[in-house]
Amino acid sequence: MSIKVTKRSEDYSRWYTDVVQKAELADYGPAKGTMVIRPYGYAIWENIRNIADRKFKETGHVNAYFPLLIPESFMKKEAEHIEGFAPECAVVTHGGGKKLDEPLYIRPTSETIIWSMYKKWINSYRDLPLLINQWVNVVRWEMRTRLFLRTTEFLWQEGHTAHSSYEEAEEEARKMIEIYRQIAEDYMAMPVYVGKKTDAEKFAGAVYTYTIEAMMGDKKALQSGTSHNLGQNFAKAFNVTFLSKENKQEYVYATSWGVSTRLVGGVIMAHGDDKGLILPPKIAPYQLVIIPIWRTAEQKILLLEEVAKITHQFNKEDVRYIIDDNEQTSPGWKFNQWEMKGVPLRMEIGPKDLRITGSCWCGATPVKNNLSQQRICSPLLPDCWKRSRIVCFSALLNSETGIPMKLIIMLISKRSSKAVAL
RNA sequence: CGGGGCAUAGCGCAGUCCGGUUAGCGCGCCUGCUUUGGGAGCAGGAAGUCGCAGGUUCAAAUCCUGCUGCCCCGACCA
Repeated sequence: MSIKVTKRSEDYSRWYTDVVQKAELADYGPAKGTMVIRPYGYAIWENIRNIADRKFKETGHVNAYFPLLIPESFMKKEAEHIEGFAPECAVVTHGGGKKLDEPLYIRPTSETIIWSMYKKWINSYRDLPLLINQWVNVVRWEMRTRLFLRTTEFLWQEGHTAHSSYEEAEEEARKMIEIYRQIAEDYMAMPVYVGKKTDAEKFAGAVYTYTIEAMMGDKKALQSGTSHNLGQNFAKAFNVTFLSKENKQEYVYATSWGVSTRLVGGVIMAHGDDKGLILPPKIAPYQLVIIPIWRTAEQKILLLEEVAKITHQFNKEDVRYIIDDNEQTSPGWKFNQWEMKGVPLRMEIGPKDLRITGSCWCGATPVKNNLSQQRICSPLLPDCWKRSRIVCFSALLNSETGIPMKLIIMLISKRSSKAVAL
């Protein structure tokens, strides 16, 4: 494997696939268009997922699971829906060695199977609203695939809600696109435009489709999350009605909304540079990499003792860190490797001094700078690592502001006016 | 589905035009010693159904036919 990635200015697409593979985020699966999400890439997805899941639950949603296989007749109940999805569906025709009486669709999305169940569960306005989400895989047979951005199978969440009025459904659809905006901007440092899709572009079966669109490094927009007001389309298709307070039968109003592993592709393109990934601290698998540098065995022991004192504090503060004390690779190799993987901050701790380097994040704006090396103190003197500084350091990594480095430099290295100006 | 490219060691490639020893090179991997603050050095070593199937030939990675897979660029999608 070559050491460097293709420069963005040379070939943006190749740069992207290089970074995905060399940062060990994902690899190609054996079947066409499939992707293996490797542990480092999956950790980013898990962080995004945990943030989203918490926000869904804070807004009253609950998780459930609906089946992967959907009878063909279900798919065909909503005319626009099947028209929109049929060409990109994978269909199971055989099972148990026999041809099936009715083909089973592998879910491209779950509106149909979920609404068939909602029909059983909704009888009166007292059953509403019904606010269910699921974290699952879906399959869409795409012509052209790219890791994370468009793969045959991908991971996502799909929320499916049922309401007693059009206004309430509309409010839900807008509420969820706002949550997606917050996840993109406040956690992934990825600015987005919130907008409504044209009739041609909207989801098949929706009344309105709202999306967040993120701007990538090649100046192309990436649709990064969608929220649909489905009106009564699926309720009518599956005959889901409820008895209102006024004792009248009415069709239920619905929404659905989702974000997928495409978000991981978005964050790569939004921030990465010619040295590899650059990850926002809030979703980075490791927010900090600690690289001890030693010459002798005694130095190594001493250094690791110091590192343990520091990490003891990080454990309390929930800082995600990794100590790279691998003896098989050189410090230089480690620097480049972790830069490829986009770890926000690096702490070099050696016989001479301790340095912190990394990227600067200013809120949702993806302003980033490789900071000049900041010397702090000599780590071989046990008292030099001021406890208060560690507290600041770890608290900043966890702050809601998303601007760890700026403040770290101000607090820790006051003499560097250039860094403060960042 | 159209256009282009590729398939040889784990990865990246050369060799193919013009058939001919034991199929090479770089990185990685294994062993040993020296190293370690920006991708370390030396020495030794392991590793290949040359994408698959036919054909031509004394002889095929190389020529012919068919097939398969993948990547990139376009139209569609989260």
